[in-house]
Amino acid sequence: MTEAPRRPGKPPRVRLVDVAREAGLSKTTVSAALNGTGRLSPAVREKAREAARRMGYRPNATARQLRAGRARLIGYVVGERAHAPWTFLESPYFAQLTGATAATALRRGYAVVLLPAGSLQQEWADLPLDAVVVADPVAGDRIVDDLLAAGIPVFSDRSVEGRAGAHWVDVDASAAIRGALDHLRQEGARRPAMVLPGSATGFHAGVLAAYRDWCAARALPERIAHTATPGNGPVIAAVERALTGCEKSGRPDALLVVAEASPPLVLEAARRNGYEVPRDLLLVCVSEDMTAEHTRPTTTTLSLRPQEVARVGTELLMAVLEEGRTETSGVWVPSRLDVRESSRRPRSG
Amino acid sequence: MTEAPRRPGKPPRVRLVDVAREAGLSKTTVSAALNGTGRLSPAVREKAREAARRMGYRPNATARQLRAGRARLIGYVVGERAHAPWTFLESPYFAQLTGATAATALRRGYAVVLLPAGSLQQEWADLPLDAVVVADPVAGDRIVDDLLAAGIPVFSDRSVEGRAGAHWVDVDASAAIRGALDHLRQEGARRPAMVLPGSATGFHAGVLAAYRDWCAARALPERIAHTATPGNGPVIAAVERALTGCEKSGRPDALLVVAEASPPLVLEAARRNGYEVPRDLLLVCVSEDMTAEHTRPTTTTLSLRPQEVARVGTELLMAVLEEGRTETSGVWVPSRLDVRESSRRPRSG
DNA sequence: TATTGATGCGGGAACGTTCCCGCACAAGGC
DNA sequence: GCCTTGTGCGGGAACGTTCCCGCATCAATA
Repeated sequence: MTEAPRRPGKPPRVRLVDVAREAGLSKTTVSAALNGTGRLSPAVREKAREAARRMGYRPNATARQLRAGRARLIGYVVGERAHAPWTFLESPYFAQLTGATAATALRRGYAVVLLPAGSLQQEWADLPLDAVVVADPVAGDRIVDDLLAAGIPVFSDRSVEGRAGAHWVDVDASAAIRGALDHLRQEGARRPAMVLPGSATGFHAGVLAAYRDWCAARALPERIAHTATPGNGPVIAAVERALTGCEKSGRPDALLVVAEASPPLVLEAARRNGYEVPRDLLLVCVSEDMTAEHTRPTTTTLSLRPQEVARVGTELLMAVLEEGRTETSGVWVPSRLDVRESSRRPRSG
Repeated sequence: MTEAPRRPGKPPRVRLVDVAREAGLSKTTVSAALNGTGRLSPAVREKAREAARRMGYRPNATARQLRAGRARLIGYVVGERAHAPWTFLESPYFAQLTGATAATALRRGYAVVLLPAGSLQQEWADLPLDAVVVADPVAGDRIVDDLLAAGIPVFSDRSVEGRAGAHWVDVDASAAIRGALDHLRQEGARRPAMVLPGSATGFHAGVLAAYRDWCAARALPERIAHTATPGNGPVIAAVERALTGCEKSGRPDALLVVAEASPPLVLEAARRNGYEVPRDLLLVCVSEDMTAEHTRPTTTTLSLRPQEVARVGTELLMAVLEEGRTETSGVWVPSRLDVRESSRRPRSG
């Protein structure tokens, strides 16, 4: 007689031994039968499978993980915007990065768990994480060091300074900006302005340096407007400052918006300030926002390739996990300029 | 002498017994010391903690889960758009729903794992899921039944027809639409048009019925444009159809866009077709898009409250999990109309 | 008929933790 | 000085798998 369950509402889950007893076999045999391993006669194998099917057996994932020594679970943290946690998904860049990371990992049998920005030990200590992806880590964030100290491999979409166990994928900020500026110049721009976040990430530092070098090499005036905080409001304000600021060096004839903003809002701001795009102003937005294809005129964007970054990065991470290597490694992913109407100077006056 | 590890690259993780041996105690005592349980002298407790700290001990989460009988892990699937998996995060509604779900769950000690739309058994079978949240399930999707058959509690942000083990939170579509239409009428609208997805979700069916009833009760003409697929392009096209279609019943003087689209693009489409908002057309968008606050004029939105839905729903789910009850339960969350300039008729001509 | 080898299946340890006990010892009551 | 009560700690089972073995059985060979 088996013991009757105390709580009628909780049917006790069927285990491997239950199936074994039902089929008149041992748990070893049933395990081998279900996993397709071991040396078993076809008849016994089928008998075990039949019993498992009939009883609705589902293996306990936790027990498997314990035996296997790993959980095939990857943490995912966004380092930026720690002051406003969980808003990152509303940015197209992070939305695509997150989705592509989860999709790629899952294809290789790993699941992705969402972790809050600036999370304490407490938050992930109880999770059996095989690795953690830190998206856009801010310089000097504790979490990267905490994770590495705990022996958990860290992976990032930004170049992480050579710490053992930290791997990364990144886009070449300098090359990307130079490409965009060259395109604008080729279309006739002589006074390209720029809108840039005030944050001190490595990426934005690279963008700033590339812009200055590019202007200096061509003896062109610099015009930079910084945004205090992320979000459409501050970025639009910075766009207006860039377009209407001091007139001494002449009005800008091109604008490169590196901060993430909605392309139609940027276009509207330009119009409001007396610019007709692309006649008076060539516009390029660093953005993954799909609305860029639907504005009038359509908006040229510089894509940082979040999906590609996530795909390449996750594959690299999987390789590191499977092979168990520990030395730091990194990969560069090229950015992509999608030229549309907003940055093409009309040929006829 | 302890065995030397074969692979020099893999330092074997320190276990509870290692700490116990080091401290000259038993694993039972160390476990109690670290967890703050049991009857221990302060001296022994501190000795165990010191040893654990010194050796960098971190408990094995998987072993704990096995002992505890649950993993504190919640799956998260988006049922809609199964044809284009992982794009859901780019929608502000789902981005906010996802973020708020993860944040609320984590506050209660549960982690959220991202699962693909239309996922097979294979994808989640190897995960020790305590429950699964299915966002916006399409009618007749296999996954809900599969999960329930596997004994995994299911939670949804849409009313799930009374299946045992399925819980839900939803917004009242009829009340929301009536509220928006009443507001438009109060501002002077007499011929409100509507843009609606062609999809057959329960929510959209409710919206359609509410609109027809409302128009019929006031003897006002109906004008509905359906969008074939989600995305800004099709929705904008539907907006143009709604505004320029057959002229027999007169041009619409108000527009309620229920399909998710970028508010600035909708405004631009209205302008392109000769409407000045709000003078010629009162506009309300069902949207969570933050850009609505930054358009000129600012855009009135009807919010479906994804963050509130996620918060209430996850709390409900936690309660169900902790108490172990199994009967279906549901909660309604009120929507919210954020009235801005686009739907306020200018007082003076 | 004995010896080998292959085949088919099961016993039991291990993964790392928590928790139910039981045992030793000290202190208190009569 | 004996029985009771309480305190402090440890032994060992259990959670549900997988996997390393070993033990039968049977065919093939010497």
